[in-house]
Amino acid sequence: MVTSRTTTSGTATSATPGGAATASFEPHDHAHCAEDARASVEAACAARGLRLTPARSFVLDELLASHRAMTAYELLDALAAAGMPSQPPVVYRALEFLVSNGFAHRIERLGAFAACTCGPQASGTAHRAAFLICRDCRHVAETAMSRPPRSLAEMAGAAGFAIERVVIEAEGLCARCRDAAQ
Amino acid sequence: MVTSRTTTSGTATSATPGGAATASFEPHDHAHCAEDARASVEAACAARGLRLTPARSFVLDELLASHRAMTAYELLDALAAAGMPSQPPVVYRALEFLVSNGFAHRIERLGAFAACTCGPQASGTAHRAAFLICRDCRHVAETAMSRPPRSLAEMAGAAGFAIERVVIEAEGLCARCRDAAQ
DNA sequence: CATGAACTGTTATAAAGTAACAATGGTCAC
DNA sequence: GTGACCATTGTTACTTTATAACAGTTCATG
Ligand SMILES: [Zn+2]
Ligand SMILES: [Zn+2]
Ligand SMILES: [Zn+2]
Ligand SMILES: [Zn+2]
Repeated sequence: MVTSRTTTSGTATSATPGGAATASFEPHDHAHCAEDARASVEAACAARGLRLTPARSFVLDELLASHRAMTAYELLDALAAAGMPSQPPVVYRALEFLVSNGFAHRIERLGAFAACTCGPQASGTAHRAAFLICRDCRHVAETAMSRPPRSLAEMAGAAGFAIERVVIEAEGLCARCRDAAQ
Repeated sequence: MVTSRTTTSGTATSATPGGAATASFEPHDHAHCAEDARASVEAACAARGLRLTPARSFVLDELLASHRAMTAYELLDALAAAGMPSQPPVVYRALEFLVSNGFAHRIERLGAFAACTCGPQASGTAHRAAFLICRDCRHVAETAMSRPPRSLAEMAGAAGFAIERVVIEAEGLCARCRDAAQ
């Protein structure tokens, strides 16, 4: 679980355990953040009889190294650099494992992947989340989404449409990148 | 503008002009629906000095032929079948024109494109929308989204993140496809 | 007509994702 | 143990999606 340090300003949601509004864009002790996330994935795997094999473990660590969304081929390059097998299916299978078990998310807007920062309470099951995505540095922040926006739910109800998954991704510029652009 | 026929049941949003909750999944006079949409694009182009060139016009008609999201390469095949130039840039340029002017939308989840059904009030400018996407038949329904969901806006505010665009896409099964699957 | 801006035609290539199948390796019934 | 089974791996080949680059054309406007 990410150590969430809410700012003094603004209407930030509180860092209640379980609420999980983590602030990847704000300064934090990331080494600790990554260690905790890794530990919670290991715990979830142990609890559910999942195997965190070398390729899966490597891809997870690579994603946890920052809050930047990475493409499958960036991960593949990292695998190759580490001397591990690096054909596309290797990384897509690892990602399939991580995503389907809720340890990572696919960012549709980028065709890229980011480690989950929801913490242990959500680990082990694919869950709903919404994302803030910086179009410049590709860093990603995640927040839990309880249920589909009302207008969508209403439309679905009227049409007899069964919603199974909702993608919510906000693209923009993070504070750091905005400053860097003067 | 699409002739919106709200069902008698449910909590459907009303078909107020400007509200634009169109029901692509419900039976409607689609020939009329496509003609109207086409006319409103032509009007917007005339009003804003945009050129609806043959390739753009063809791609628009192809998208308007149904509410199914189409990939760039499906459109390319249609161009080829019509004896028009059919290299990838042809269709990507047409789509860039249609999307940036708000006449079509990219469905991120599918890497595909659908004509806009928001009607004339929104035509001519890229606008916010949320989508219902059938994972089976790929038909798409669009509804206007006023502003980002609150939890995202709060998170963005706390982090100093400037949201520029929000992707909201709900994937699931439409009524017809659910019935077809027994 | 000259000029520039927008658009077209074309070649080539990059980036993202999947199908298929033989081989390996744990786990469990017996 | 050992055979059967299932998940996982290694690998080849391929498909789908998207963009770079650049020469040529069209068209409104001065
Ligand atoms: Zn962190
Ligand atoms: Zn940034
Ligand atoms: Zn229609
Ligand atoms: Zn359907």
